[in-house]
Amino acid sequence: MSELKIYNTLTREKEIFKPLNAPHVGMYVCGPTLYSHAHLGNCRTFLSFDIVFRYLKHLDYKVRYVRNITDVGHLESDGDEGEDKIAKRARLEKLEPMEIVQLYAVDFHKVLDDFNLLPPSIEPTASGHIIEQIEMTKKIIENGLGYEVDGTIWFDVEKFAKTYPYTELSGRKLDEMLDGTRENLEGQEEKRGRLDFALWKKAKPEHIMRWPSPWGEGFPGWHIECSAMSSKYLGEQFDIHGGGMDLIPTHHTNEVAQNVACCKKSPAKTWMHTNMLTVNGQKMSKSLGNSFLPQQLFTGNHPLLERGYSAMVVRFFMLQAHYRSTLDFSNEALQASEKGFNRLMNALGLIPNLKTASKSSFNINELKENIYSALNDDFNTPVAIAYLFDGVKTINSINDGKEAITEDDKLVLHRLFHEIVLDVLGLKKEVSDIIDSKSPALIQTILDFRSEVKKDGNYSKADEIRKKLEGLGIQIKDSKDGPATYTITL
RNA sequence: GGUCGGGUGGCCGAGUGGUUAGGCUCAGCUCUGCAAAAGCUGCUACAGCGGUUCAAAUCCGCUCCCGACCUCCA
Repeated sequence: MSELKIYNTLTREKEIFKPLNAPHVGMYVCGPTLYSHAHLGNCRTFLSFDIVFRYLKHLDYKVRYVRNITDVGHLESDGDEGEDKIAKRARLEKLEPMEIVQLYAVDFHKVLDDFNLLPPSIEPTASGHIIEQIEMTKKIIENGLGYEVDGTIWFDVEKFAKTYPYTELSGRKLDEMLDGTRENLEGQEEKRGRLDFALWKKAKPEHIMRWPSPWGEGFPGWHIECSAMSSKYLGEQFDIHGGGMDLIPTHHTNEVAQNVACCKKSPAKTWMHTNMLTVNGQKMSKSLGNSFLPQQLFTGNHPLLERGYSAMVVRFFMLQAHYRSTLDFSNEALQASEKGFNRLMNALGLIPNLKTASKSSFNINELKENIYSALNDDFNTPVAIAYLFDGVKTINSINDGKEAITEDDKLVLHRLFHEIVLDVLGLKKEVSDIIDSKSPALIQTILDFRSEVKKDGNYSKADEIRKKLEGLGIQIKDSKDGPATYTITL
């Protein structure tokens, strides 16, 4: 069996994964800022890390997965006039900031549950860790890398960069970054350096969310929360830190700087970054107006959608691309995924009823190794799925009597498919609302009636029944001699 | 403008030196009362130009096109 390799943004290489304290693994992922609904692009990132979480657990690691919720401190910009995103939303909607957060937190969890994401081990909030953030800010000041200007604490990037690598993650050159920001100086006179960012912001009189600090009343900056919470729950150094690629140059770069400035240690050994979901080749984002809310996708209520798609189809669709590649969103691609998903799940359902033989006509271990080597290769789900479809073909052929399988191999196959498809990929058979406890008997009654009709030679009536059931998501499969069977396609 | 990444068959999407990726679509066949499902067969692509090599989608150079980041963004 191959070893798990993970692409590390820090080194730009795939590295063999060796936990700092095996079998324990610490993983921190930057969660959402709850000032609006999470769109599909956001979901993709959390789905990618759900696969990481699930696969590491499958490999018997004891994973502590921390994903924060930003409920304060995420500014519109790092400039002096930056306003807290949630505070702004609260002001506009005339609500308490915590009402905004609660509204979108409930929605966020509902959506991730629809997509069958496992909840993280800990989901800490920024507002619940004000003390930790203040303590960290104090240490950074003590170490000479933070300074106060009128109740606001800034991080001195240029001073930090003299001793430590500031641009390690982004791969940028500091000089060029400084050049690039020489303009737009208005409103930032407080800062010493153009790249300096706020650790703590002084609260203006009208600001609702405020806490006392050694520097007066204020609220924390955006980046400090992740530094404070990751080190609190995972220690000063842990295994994996993740997030969307767009966080690399600013948020993650500053996060590393804070940890180093505070504790002299870079927080994470491995940095994982997910790529963007695109629509017609462009990044899905709220500002471009091309974002999809999960609800719109489920119902099909969106100008770019022809109809709705289920959460599992969308999950499968996303897993057919690698997490470090962009993925383009389209009706056609979703339809393709829907059919593929149904084919995979139908094959999964066929396994228990396969007839066994004294000899297998294929090599089950080869299939197993192919699947695991794909997942071990930086969580390459599209390749793993390709191999699963090899398995699907084999399962269907056995079912047709064209291939054979032994009892032992059947157990291996059953376990393999269940563990990979259900546990690791997190896919599940979706049962439509029409299926309740009595439905199977009802459907069977209809099938029996139809076979009577067929026996009488009334094929047009039989076809009519078949067509009506198909409209309800029940697909009939006639067989030559035996009884007809059905599958649920919705 | 700067930095980085990418351009793969009708669509989505793997793949970094030599072997069929895979899914969907399309056409034909088998099966079927007819379908559906399933199986089989076919359609076999790598932006362009040049170079390295026995061998390149894969390495190097140039050109064209697209995207991300540089302001908040998963």
